[in-house]
Amino acid sequence: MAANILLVEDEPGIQELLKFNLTQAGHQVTAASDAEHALTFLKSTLPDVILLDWMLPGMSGIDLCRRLRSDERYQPIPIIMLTARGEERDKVLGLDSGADDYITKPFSPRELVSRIKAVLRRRAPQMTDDPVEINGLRLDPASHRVVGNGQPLELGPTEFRLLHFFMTHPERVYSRTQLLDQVWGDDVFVEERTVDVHIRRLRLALEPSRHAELIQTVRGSGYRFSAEVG
Amino acid sequence: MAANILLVEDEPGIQELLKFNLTQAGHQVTAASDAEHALTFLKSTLPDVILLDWMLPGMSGIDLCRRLRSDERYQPIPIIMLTARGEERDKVLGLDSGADDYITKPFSPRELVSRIKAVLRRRAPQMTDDPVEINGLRLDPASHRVVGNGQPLELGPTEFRLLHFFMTHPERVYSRTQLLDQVWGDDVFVEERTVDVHIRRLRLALEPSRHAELIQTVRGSGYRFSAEVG
DNA sequence: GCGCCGGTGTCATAAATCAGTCATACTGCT
DNA sequence: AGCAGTATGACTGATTTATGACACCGGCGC
Repeated sequence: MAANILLVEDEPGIQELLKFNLTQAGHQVTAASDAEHALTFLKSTLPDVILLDWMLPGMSGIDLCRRLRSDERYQPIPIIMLTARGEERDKVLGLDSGADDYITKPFSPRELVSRIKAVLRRRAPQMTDDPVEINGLRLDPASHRVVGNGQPLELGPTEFRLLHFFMTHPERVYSRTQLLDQVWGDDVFVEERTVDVHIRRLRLALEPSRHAELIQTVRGSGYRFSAEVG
Repeated sequence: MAANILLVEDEPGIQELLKFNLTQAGHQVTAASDAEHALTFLKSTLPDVILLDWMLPGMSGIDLCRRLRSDERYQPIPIIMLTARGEERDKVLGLDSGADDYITKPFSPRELVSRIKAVLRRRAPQMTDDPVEINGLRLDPASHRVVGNGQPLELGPTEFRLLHFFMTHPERVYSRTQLLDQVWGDDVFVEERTVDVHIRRLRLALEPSRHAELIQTVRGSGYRFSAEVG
């Protein structure tokens, strides 16, 4: 699960407490005390989740949230808003800032951690280590194993990540560029055609259990992982 | 199992009783009558488990628990809260304060001992001295012996701990860093590649009984202990 | 004190595996 | 047929892991 989390919270005590709890839950936490620091940090690093306090000195959490949502680069990052009791939940929701979830103080660390997991599962399923199974093809991130109809399949690191991404995002076409971003990482500079090669390697690896056809070519668009025919 | 236990309990009678029972069960017990004494003790020694009475003079058990949880040094130590009957409502609070378990007075010594064992197992399964056996490979922490298909195997201290960790955490990949943290300890600064060497030594040690293949390399990720093929 | 010894960590090197690129063959579509 | 997009096989440098050797350390007996 181990996610990189940006925590934006001005109150030192709460900041420490949350940082501690999240670290204990296996996450990597960076804390910022206001919107400015948060933005500065975001220029250099993209976290997996952002925890945003509603009340912040200077630019409020809501404003920051809106601003992040309007920037394509930050758009895919899940945001969880931290709100204090008394700030009517409905009101907060009504202001719809584009956050993925809201959580009201006081909350238990346990709840926060599970909300983070939930949000990750929704936005970036390949980050969780839940096993995935489709059509008899099973991939388990924890043990780093792939099994097709009971038969163990061998695949290299990149093919493993590629398959994991596909299995957590089935029935949808991804362009080569999107796959490079998602599976290789945004910062990598690689030929688009390289994707073809790894798709081929993945198909070869899945062939022994007849699962190669789950990887489908969509001419002119990219590739798709699908249990459907065609 | 022999764990070092810090018991924080203000009532002398109960303190004595618990101390006696736990000592009887083979544990090393240190008693503190309040949070201050507990903290003083903790500055010099880190126990394996902390038993914390909910009601304490001065700083309450819950506060102490929170405080301990906010200190990185004490973070990994399991805490069991002792609560009186009728404080049921506070049970949730106790858990949210970061305690690992709670137990309601009055309780039997037997129950307490088994909860301690359970908590240790959860936090650090390799700390208990229950024998582990997988695929004819048997490791007994109590006697510090490893036997493969009836044949005694010789392994050094580090290899023993490594194998113990693996056998208590099978079917899961661990990175070199994780293994260093878990088997060597967080405070050790050792080259990551050192893990490779010990993996090799462990494999050599397991070879005589053909158990070397239980230690599997997952390229790009780390190592895995598994009874499965591949 | 001295040398032996098992245990550890580090390194250099070999071996294994992988990633990315390219040239070329193939495919479907107009 | 011609074109654009894809598949495939081969190649090479790079990365990752395995292995053997070695130096260091603390304990121990002499």
